This record gives sequence, C-alpha cells and structure tokens, in this order.
Amino acid sequence: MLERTHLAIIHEVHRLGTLTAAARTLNLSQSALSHAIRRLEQQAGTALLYKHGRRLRFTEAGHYLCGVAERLLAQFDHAETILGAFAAGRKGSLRIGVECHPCHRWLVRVVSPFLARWPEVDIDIRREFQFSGIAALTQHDIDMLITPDPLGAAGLCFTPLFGYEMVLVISRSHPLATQQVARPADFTEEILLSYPVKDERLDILSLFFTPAQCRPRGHKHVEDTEILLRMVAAGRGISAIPDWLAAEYLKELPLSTLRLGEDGLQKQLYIGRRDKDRPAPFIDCFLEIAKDTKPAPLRAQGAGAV
Amino acid sequence: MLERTHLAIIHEVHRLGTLTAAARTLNLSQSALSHAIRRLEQQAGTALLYKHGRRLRFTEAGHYLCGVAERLLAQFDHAETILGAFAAGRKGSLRIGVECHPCHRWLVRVVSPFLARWPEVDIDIRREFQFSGIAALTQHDIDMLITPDPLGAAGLCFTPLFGYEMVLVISRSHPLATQQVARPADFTEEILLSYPVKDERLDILSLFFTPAQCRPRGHKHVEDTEILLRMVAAGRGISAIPDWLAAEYLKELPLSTLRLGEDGLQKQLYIGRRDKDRPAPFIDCFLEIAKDTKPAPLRAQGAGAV
DNA sequence: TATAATGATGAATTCCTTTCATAAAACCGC
DNA sequence: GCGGTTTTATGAAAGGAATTCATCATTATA
Repeated sequence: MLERTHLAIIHEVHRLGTLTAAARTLNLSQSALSHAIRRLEQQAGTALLYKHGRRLRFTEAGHYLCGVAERLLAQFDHAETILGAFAAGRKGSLRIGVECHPCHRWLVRVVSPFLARWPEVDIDIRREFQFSGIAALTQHDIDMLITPDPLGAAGLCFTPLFGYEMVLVISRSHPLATQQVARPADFTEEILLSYPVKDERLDILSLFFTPAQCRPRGHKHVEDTEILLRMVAAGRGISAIPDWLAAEYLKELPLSTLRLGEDGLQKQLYIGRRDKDRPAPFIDCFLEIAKDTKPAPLRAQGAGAV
Repeated sequence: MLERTHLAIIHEVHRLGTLTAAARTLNLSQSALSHAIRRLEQQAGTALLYKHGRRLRFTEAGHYLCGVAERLLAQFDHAETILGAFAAGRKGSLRIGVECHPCHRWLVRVVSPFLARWPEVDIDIRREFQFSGIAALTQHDIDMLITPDPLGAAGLCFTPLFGYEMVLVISRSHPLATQQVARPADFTEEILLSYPVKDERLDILSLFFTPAQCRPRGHKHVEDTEILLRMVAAGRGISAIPDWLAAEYLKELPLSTLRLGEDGLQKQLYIGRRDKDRPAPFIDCFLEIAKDTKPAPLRAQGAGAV
C-alpha cells in the first residue's frame, strides 16, 4: 500500500539524485531507502528506479509517482499546517445562537472587531432552533448561545453580559404616550407586534399581561425591527423591546416608551457555553469583546418621549 | 506524522459512525483504531473525535481532516490504479526515434492502429538527435529506433522490418530517364537534393558516388519529400529515395527511377530496442504492427517510368 | 590502478503497531 | 432501576514490519 513515506522517499531521491543524499535529509540510512523502494516496487509490480552509472534514474512509472508525490506531499503538509492552526486555537468556527431577536445590532458591534482579530475563524449566526437554543448548545449544533433566559442545563455555563429593561413602545400620538408607567388593562384593545417567536417566550405576555389576566386584542409577528417600530409609530400596534434598542429609534421615529409595570421589566443578557469545551482562545476573545460591548446609550431609569 | 492509514481510519469512522464498524471494514481491531486516533490526536495537539452518547462525533479539526481524507484517499487510490496500469503494461510512453527520413508515411500507417489499440500509451516521435539515434537509444532518450543502420552497440537488439532498394529519381524529361541503371559518372553535373542529414549518412554519397571517386556538382537540403520530388520533376536536381516511396509519387509526378549501380542499392530497415527493457506488451504490439505493415506496393525489381 | 562514492543485500535489531483482556460508559427493554 | 448489550478506552504483551549494520558490487575519479 502506497504510503506517505514512500512518496517522501521518491520525492527526495528525485530532488537529490542519490539514495545516500536522500537518506541524509530523511534521517534514515541509505539501506532503509533501498529496502523501502524495493518493497514498493514489488507491491506495485513495476520498477520505479534503475541505475544509470552510479546514479539513479526514474522509469516512466517512477516519474509518474514522482508527480503524485509532489502533489500529495504538498497537501499533507498543508493539512498539518491547518491542523496546527486548530491546535493553536487560531482556526475554528464559532456558531453563535441568538435567542434575543433584537440583539442583532448589538451583535454586529461585537462580531466586527472579532472577525478582524481572528481571520481564520468562521462565524455562523443562527436564530432558528429545532427545539431550543439550550438544546442546540448541548447538542453541539451551536457553540455559544446569547439568551436572556439562562435555563440551567447540565454541562452549560452562562456569563452575564449586561442588564437592560424591556419597555413598551407606543406611538407618540397615542393617548397614553405621556404616561410613565404602562398598566396591562390599558392596552387590551391594542394589537401586539412581536418578533416571530412562541408566545411563552414573550416576556410581555408571560410577565406583563398574563399575570394581570388580560391580553391585547390581537398579536402579529413582524420579522424586522425597523418595520415593527414604524408600524408602532403609525399607531398600528404596540410592542416591547429593550430600552437601549428603543433609544436608538427614538431619534428617528415618533415613539414613546413606557415602563412595564411599577418596577419595570428588568432583564439580563447571558452568553452560554458548554462547560467542557476546549478553551479555544478565540472563544475567550469573543467573550471579552462581548462583555466590553455595552449596548449604546443605556438610557437612564424611566421612560417617556425624548 | 499524518499517514494514509490515519486518513483511512478517519474516513471509515466518519462513514460508519463507530470505531467497531470501521475496524471491521479495515480488518483491524477496535482497539487499534482507538490507539491510532489517540496517537494522532496527541501528535496533532488537538482532539479529532469526542464521545456523544456511545457514538463518536467529529470536532472541527476532525471534520477538517475528514475532508482532507476524502480528497487524499481518492488520489492515493487513483495513483495505485495508474501504477497498476504501468505494471500491467497498459500505460506507458513510447518514444520512437526515426533515422529514416522518408519513413514518415509508413510510420503513420503503423502508429494509427497502435494508438487505437493502446489508448493509454503516449507516442512521441523524434527525428533529431544530439549525437545519434543509437546513442539516444542507449541513453534512454528514446525507447525505439527505426533505422537502416543497425550499428552494434552493447545492450541493443535490432529486428529487421523489410528490405527495400534505394533508387535514383530524376525528371522524366531527363536525357537518361529511359535508362535502367544509373552510373555515378553520368550525374556529376547534377544537383543532389537530400533530406537535411550529414553527408556520411547519405548512402548515395557513401555507396554510389564516393566509391566511383566522383560527386554531383552541388548538394541541397530539402525538408519535405513532396517538395523534394517536385523539384526533381522540374529538373532542378536528382535524389535518392526508397523504391516504395518513389512508387507512390510516380503516379502524380513526371519522374523516372534508376537503379543505383548494377546491383542496386539494397537496404534493410530495422527497429532497435534496448535488450533489458521490461517487455511491455504494448512494445511487442508495436513491433508486430510494424512488421506487418509493409510499405505500399513494393515495386518489382528494376526501374523506369510507369 | 587505486580510491572514493554509490547502491544492493542479508541478518539482526529496534521500534511501532496491533491484539488481547478488561474496564468503563451508555443505551435498551423490561 | 437493573441486567444485557453495545460501544469506546486502556495497559500489557505479542507480533511484525521497517531500520540499521556490516559488507559486497559497481562505477566514476584522480
């Protein structure tokens, strides 16, 4: 069976012209090469080298194999280099799951510097999960999960990133636009606009309306934050988004934000990983950048039009 | 060091999912694979597989190596197939030297059926030699020599192909066109036209003129047979070519052929090879076709216009 | 012709691979 | 939950293939 060793021998003999010289560079004895070539020739059933004077020449088959050697050895070397990059943690891929739909803008600010720093690392961002983000993480479908709900699962660990407050956004022309605090009963005639996720994952339902035993008149899914907020501004519905995200849009759109209940709906964003993951340096780096990247102008407590 | 074996193991484990199954198809013990992978991981400095339940999954590095394996293993297999073709004598190259300039037409009739029969054999025809055809043959520059002069050299053997007669061709309007036999003294005022080879290799000089201690008035080299004969036909010179070649042109051109001396200049074409060459079947086949391919209408003894 | 350089060869040895025997872990059905 | 089964992991022993050593044969060089 043709092995890498054979190719290396053929290659060096071709390069240097003599067994003796090739043996030196390969750290083997001349005898070893002689035997190895002999064995290979027997297995192949054809001569590869023949003596011409006291040098060696290649037969046609030998020449062919020489070409093969050159190509394959290069590929072996390259593969080992890449493997080395994996070992050194320079190369890899980072599949990031995001369970926080509005986090896209923030994520971009984390990913950009990361990509510049780790050019050999591929980043893949996923928002849809077969079951849940936690499951995806434990099943190795993703390597990292950004979520506000650090559900305990064996073998996972969560690092807090930053706290924020979910606020209700309504049109600035809404009758209640000047209020500070929103109460569930005041919005039962509204249409709720949300990202397309299951109801149980919508805090405004589970933590605001449901405890008060009421719900908005309707509920529509909207993919895009920009569109969602424009619909809110046009008085087509209400929505709940992080305060820092609202802050970004208050400049452009006629929106008002209201605190959800007296205490507000306080949340915390976490980044989750598998416990026993080999601690790749680029993962640590990603974590650090993520921790240092606070969402732009975290607004002071309270709500209201700007 | 990454070896073919490692790639094979990685590949089979990926294909079959378990070490045990892979071990079966590789005719090894499960333990052997386990050890081999462990060793490889240690050398590479990075994990390649990890247990997921009781199956194995690939790490990123493992996945990468898996791709490498697929590509490289295919190349190894292909190389071995080709090597097998070399061994079986199906594949190879045949570099044929030709010292008989006019033989081109005949050679084409040999090569065509050969190429059809041995599609994997490359044919290379050479007419120019650094020193001589014989030297080219012994030095492995060519594998076969077609020559009328089988000069003995150690390690070579010659097979006779066919006999022919060199004849003098002159214009049909030449005063001596109706003669049967040419005598050297009658052509000392002519221009000799020949292929561009050294004088000592021109039989008409060494075996016709020189023994009679005379030579033609002039000597010009012409590459192409067709042009050479048209020049002869136009009365611009005389030439000596094989009788069978002359026969082909007598239909189209106003030429006469004369015997060179009373006995004619009898020649024999040989095919020469190296003695100890591995007897590749396609070489034998070439020989057979060559022997069976007699030059078209070998004319009856004597000369004269047709 | 003597000398140096090179490849070939057979026997001994070394070292790596493989196997064997067994443990540990995980899944399956009851 | 608990055996039974399936799978991987591991250490020690066995086996075998590759390597070396010592030497010869051949060829080129001075």
